[in-house]
Amino acid sequence: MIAPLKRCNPDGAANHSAKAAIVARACRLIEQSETEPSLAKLAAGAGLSTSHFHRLFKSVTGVTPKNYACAHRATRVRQGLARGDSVTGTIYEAGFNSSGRFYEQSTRMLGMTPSQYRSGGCDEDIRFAVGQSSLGAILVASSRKGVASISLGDDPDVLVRDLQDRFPNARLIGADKAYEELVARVVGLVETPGIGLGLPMDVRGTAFQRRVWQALQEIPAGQTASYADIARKIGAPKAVRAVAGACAANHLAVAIPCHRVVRNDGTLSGYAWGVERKRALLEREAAETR
DNA sequence: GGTTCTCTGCCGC
DNA sequence: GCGGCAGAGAACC
Repeated sequence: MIAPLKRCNPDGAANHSAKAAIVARACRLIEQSETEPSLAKLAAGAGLSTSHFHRLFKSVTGVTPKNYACAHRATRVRQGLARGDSVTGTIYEAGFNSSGRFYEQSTRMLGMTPSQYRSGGCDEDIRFAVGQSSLGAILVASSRKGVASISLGDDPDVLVRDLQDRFPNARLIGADKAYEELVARVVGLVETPGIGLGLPMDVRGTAFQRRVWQALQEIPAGQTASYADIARKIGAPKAVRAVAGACAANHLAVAIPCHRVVRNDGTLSGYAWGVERKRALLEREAAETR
């Protein structure tokens, strides 16, 4: 079921931009502070109560102030490490007050240890293989933590090049017999999407992207949802564009079923691996569940 | 393990 | 639209 869109009136628009300005100010405050400002401090800066400010912030950005601050801190860590700064220096620069706390979170935040990240993931092994499915070439790649990438395309070489671009300094290990079996399993998922992957996944994204991807996995095969439906489901009804962005950032074709997200009017909208593949997957799922 | 903070739901103005 | 309170849970020390 799709709720009718609310019509904007000029007052509403002005009101909305005033809210956006308050939240934007709070975002700048978070970004410019040495240490993470408390919710009370942010609310006071906005001239609102903590509870109301919290709700307002989440309605505009789609994430809580705490989440926003965490994401910003993670960005600072990535930038620091990418510049080649020392791990310890970067930790304190980014506002972590103890290295223990940082290491506790770093693997989740970076997908690897800080020193591995600093060297461009060069200590990371990525196993991969290319197979053929009814939708064309399919590339599956895994880190030690699980399946990290599933992509579809016409040309296997292009898929491999894209993988290299995504993991520029990792060791890419191809053509391994045991791994081919895993690829066969993913091909099976493409042919019969309803069965589910049933394999550990190494999902790398921001907190917000993960929430969106989790919501996508909860759409049953044979059904579709709109971007607005997903935004509502994750508790951020206004973050429709951000949801679309998160869908586009998905690297796990079919396993994270972003193909089940369509426009409000039911038309298909875009698909990173080609709209025709999206159409084929949806038709397949509809037939499966009939 | 206790304390503080965040987050959400609910209610009243 | 907003404030405030309560309670659960996470984060911190």
